[in-house]
Amino acid sequence: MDALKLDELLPYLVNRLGPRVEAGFAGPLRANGITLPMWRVLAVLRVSGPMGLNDLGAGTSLPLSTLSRLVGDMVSRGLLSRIRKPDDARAVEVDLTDRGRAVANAMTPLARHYETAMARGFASAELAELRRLLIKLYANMDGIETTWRAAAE
Amino acid sequence: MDALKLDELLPYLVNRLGPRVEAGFAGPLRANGITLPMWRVLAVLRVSGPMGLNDLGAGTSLPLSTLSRLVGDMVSRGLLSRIRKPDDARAVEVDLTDRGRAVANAMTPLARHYETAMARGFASAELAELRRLLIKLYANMDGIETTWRAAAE
DNA sequence: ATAGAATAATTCCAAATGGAAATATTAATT
DNA sequence: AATTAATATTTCCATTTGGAATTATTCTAT
Repeated sequence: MDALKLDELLPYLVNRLGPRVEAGFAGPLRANGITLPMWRVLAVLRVSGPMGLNDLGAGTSLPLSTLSRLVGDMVSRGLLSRIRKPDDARAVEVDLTDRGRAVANAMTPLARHYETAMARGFASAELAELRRLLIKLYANMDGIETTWRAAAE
Repeated sequence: MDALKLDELLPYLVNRLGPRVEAGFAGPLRANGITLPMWRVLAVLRVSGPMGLNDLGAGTSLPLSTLSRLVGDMVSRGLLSRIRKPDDARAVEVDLTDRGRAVANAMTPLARHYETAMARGFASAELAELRRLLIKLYANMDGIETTWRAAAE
């Protein structure tokens, strides 16, 4: 029945960070012609290579309806290619074009800049630990039960 | 020029967590009649007491246009009160109603459930360290330079 | 072989979003 | 005491969003 201090709740601590990071990121990206979800797509593809929409959704944390639209958009901007898989006509393979790769590369210094700025004041051991814990936390959230109900009123 | 491994970038690690947490949270909240931004508002007000929109925006990481609308909505649902400050007619003071507090309280077990689920497999020292680092990281992002530009193409 | 289930992606559309302009009030400056 | 600047909130509106339905294809079981 006690007070549930907010700053101890992991969901709160995690969720308030996202918008703050995005707020800083979105402007510079837009000044360079892309949006934040586009950057996510570019970054994931550059690291992990070509993939279908499901994997891209997992990598970017974007829902499929949003992603399908976004990929179409990026294809028409010349950032991505999207081809039907020869062996499975349901699926597509999305990949960077040369131009997409060039844009992704051009954004790298920005990403590094943010990395550095965010990490300012962290000892390198702290930083390593933070990364490790964030990865573990993410993995940990795979099998969380989502059926729960309480009677308000 | 090197590859910029994604899983080492703090912004990536942080941003992918948000949607995953929200995906799990939104359903149960909706089943109980509120949305996730509403929950944020309720939670912040319960912990920190009545406040104006600016502070509420800082606490919830919601932009003011969204927040103003949302608060109006929640007032008409009977969850919040919103009164002009007597000493400053520009400002308002937003607070929980009894009903708002009751709903917030009813959600507490859900929040705890998530807290526990997310923390599964973490040693309690790890958990404390994670909280500390997340708080530090958040604070660290106050003065990040947002002017940056690169030439793509 | 065929019907039904499962998978991959897309499209639809009602709702949510947030930057920018507008409104209202208070504070600061000349 | 005006005039200008700053602050707090609200409203506007074009864009974005994502759940649900749809389409198309492949897999499974009879």
